[in-house]
Amino acid sequence: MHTTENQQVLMDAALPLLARKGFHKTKVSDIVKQAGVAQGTFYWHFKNKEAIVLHILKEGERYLLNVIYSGYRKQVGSLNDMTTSSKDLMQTLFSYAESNKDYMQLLLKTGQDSDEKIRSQIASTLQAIEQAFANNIARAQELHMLPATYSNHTLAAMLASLVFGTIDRWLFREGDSLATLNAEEMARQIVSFEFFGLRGFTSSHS
Amino acid sequence: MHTTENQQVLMDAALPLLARKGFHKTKVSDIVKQAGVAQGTFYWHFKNKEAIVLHILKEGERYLLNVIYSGYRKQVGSLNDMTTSSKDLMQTLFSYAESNKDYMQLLLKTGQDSDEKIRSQIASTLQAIEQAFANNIARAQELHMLPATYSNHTLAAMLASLVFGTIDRWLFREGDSLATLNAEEMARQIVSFEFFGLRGFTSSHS
Amino acid sequence: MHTTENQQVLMDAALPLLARKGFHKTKVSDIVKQAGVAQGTFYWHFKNKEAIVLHILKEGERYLLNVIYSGYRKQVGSLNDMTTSSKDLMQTLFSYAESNKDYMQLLLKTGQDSDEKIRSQIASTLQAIEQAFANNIARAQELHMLPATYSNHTLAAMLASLVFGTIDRWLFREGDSLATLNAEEMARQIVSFEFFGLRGFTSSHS
Amino acid sequence: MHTTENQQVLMDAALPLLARKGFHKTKVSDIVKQAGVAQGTFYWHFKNKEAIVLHILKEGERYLLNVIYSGYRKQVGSLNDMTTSSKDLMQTLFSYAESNKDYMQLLLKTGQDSDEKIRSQIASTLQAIEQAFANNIARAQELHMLPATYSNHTLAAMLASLVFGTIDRWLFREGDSLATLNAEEMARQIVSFEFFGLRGFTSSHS
DNA sequence: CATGAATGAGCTTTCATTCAT
DNA sequence: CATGAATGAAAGCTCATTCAT
Repeated sequence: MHTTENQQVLMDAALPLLARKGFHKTKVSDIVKQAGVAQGTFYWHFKNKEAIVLHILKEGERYLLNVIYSGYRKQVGSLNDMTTSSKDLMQTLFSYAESNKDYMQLLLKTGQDSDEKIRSQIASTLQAIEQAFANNIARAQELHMLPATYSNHTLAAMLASLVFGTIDRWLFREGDSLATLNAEEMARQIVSFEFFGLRGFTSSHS
Repeated sequence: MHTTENQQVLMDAALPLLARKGFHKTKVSDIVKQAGVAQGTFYWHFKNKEAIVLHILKEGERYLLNVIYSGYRKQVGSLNDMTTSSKDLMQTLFSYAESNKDYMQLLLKTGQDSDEKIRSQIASTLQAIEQAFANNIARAQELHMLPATYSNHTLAAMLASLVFGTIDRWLFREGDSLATLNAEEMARQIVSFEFFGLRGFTSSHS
Repeated sequence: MHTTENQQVLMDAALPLLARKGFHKTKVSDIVKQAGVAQGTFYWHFKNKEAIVLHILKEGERYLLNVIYSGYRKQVGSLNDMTTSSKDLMQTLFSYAESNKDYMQLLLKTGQDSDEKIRSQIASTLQAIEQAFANNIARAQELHMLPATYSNHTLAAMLASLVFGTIDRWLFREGDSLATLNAEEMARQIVSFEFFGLRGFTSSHS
Repeated sequence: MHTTENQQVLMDAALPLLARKGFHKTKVSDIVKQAGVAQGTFYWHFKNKEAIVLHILKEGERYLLNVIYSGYRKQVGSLNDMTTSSKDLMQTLFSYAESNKDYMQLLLKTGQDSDEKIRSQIASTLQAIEQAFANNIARAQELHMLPATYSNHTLAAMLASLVFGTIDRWLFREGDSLATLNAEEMARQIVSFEFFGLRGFTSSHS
């Protein structure tokens, strides 16, 4: 009991609770009970409740960005159709979301209630993902595959809205029509919508 | 002694607080202080803190759906281009959102933390809006203006993701590139994306 | 139970506890138990534990200074020997101390441990008493009954040391040789020492 | 690994903290941080927090009494004026206080809050000093230089009050009129007050 | 002797809710 | 309907002390 790394044990215990119940309804006593350590142990490893959430979020961001950008860089220099490139990015993201549901839930469903620091850490993670979209769009614009009427940032904002909202429905809305699809299908649909809008959902694209 | 209806006074006081601080961080004592009534008065009008939020949300839903469907029904039977019909719906929605920011914030940014009943009321409001999208899409499919590869509900889900996320960025993200646009421009952009995707953002559409 | 003024009830309960156990060892739970009210009631009337102590100290200062200065003013304009005037002041002070032992204990035996605000409130009360001494000495100096070699403030500081330390021994040191004297005798001794030092303790003065 | 004796290191670290913050506000973690050792090391050298304070107080008492009585004994059998003898004792005491401010602060400003054992150790140290005063007074009474109306203990009690209160003002009250004097001047003033009271502060004595 | 993570009892404080007036 | 003092369960957090290494 003394040999395990309790800091990690606590984070592992906290994430599912935070994802399901949110910040306020997750009590420190819940976390330590789940982790099997004493209440004081929590405060040895983390300054306060806010701290463990920030720690989890930062660690999660590191992993997520690593996944996104390592997948992404492989495509650099490729001459493939942009849809392929974008689909790879989306599929990476959807796969990551699927296998890290709790983290994703924390990211997408933490509301106004939690502390400013937490909200701002979440915002910065989402912003980083949006930046990956913006990068992709910028390259497509350079290659004249997408019109440059609007800045890549504006387009990325709309794309991010679409993606995050769709992930939310896909993973967390019970009974949603998206729930039955797998990550690859989700990516394909998103990219179709991304490039062609609702009209793009023809049999030839789906 | 108060000629105004205190129930309404309390709701008017509560909405901005709830929107800004969220459910848990809005204390009943904050609400009554803002409303200028005593703590006990709150509990004469509302069973508990959850009740006032539900009341606000239900009242808000009534107004919102009324606005959406009265705007929408005017278009029923029209032979206009679907993009026009859809743009009217979007513009109605964006305008409503713009003049009801607090309610919109409550709707879009209430997270996992609040009570189940509240989350489910919010979900049902959002679902109702999504249904309006679905109706529009269904008519377009009937008129063969949109492919029927996917059900109107699936397409509406993606459209709703796009719309809600975009409203969020537009109204609540400081410094976002969307923040400078007005409701009409937002509607135009959304519809463009809706029907043509990123490729639709040509100068001829913007 | 609802009709009594609980703020006073709490203060009355707190003073003896604070006097006997000091700030940290007096728990809020002790106070409310003694007062017979719920824990929350304490925090309705006082912002925190520090606040009740400050309230008690300020109220005590008001009473004490009132007693001292109303006794003192009666002597204004008197041609009596300064020793008489001084003895009246001392006797007033010792009598007050005797009938307000708890308050006096709070004043004299609150140490370095308590909060800065409390220490500074205590210091200011003691300073106010010292000022009464300084006033008396100044008048004696004007009448050339006391040498003006040192400022009245310096002399008052020494006199205050003597008086506060003596009260402490008199009231709170078990087994101290002073414990058997009454307020009038204490005042006489102090004044004797004040004006004549140890050599003044001759049979003719005592 | 540490060549210095950690027990002493801990005591040296603890004294200033205890003097400044008092018993409760000085945390064991503060002490070990200041001392540069681990928390556990503290508990190898001292049974608990109370123990280190008692140890410091006892060691301090040993030094102090040694200083007082070695100075004092030199005067034994002297035929000098009692004021000289007393002044030597006072000067010894004030000098010691001046070069051991932290210890003195612990002695004079530890209030009701700390443990019974600590308070009683402090009381016994102060009592021991008072005994030195009593001895001096007794000899003066034997030589008929001071009246025997009151017991040497009663007179010593008042003298001790004067001395301890004056030291407190001299060393620890910011802005006090005594603060500018040095130990020798303090001793002279105290002895003047001791033997002649306020009237003794003539130019011939100052 | 030394370490530092672990412990848990106990503290202050918060706040939704109740209720006598 | 309105008041606002009273309630008390429950929360976050502290810190002296223990103990395996």
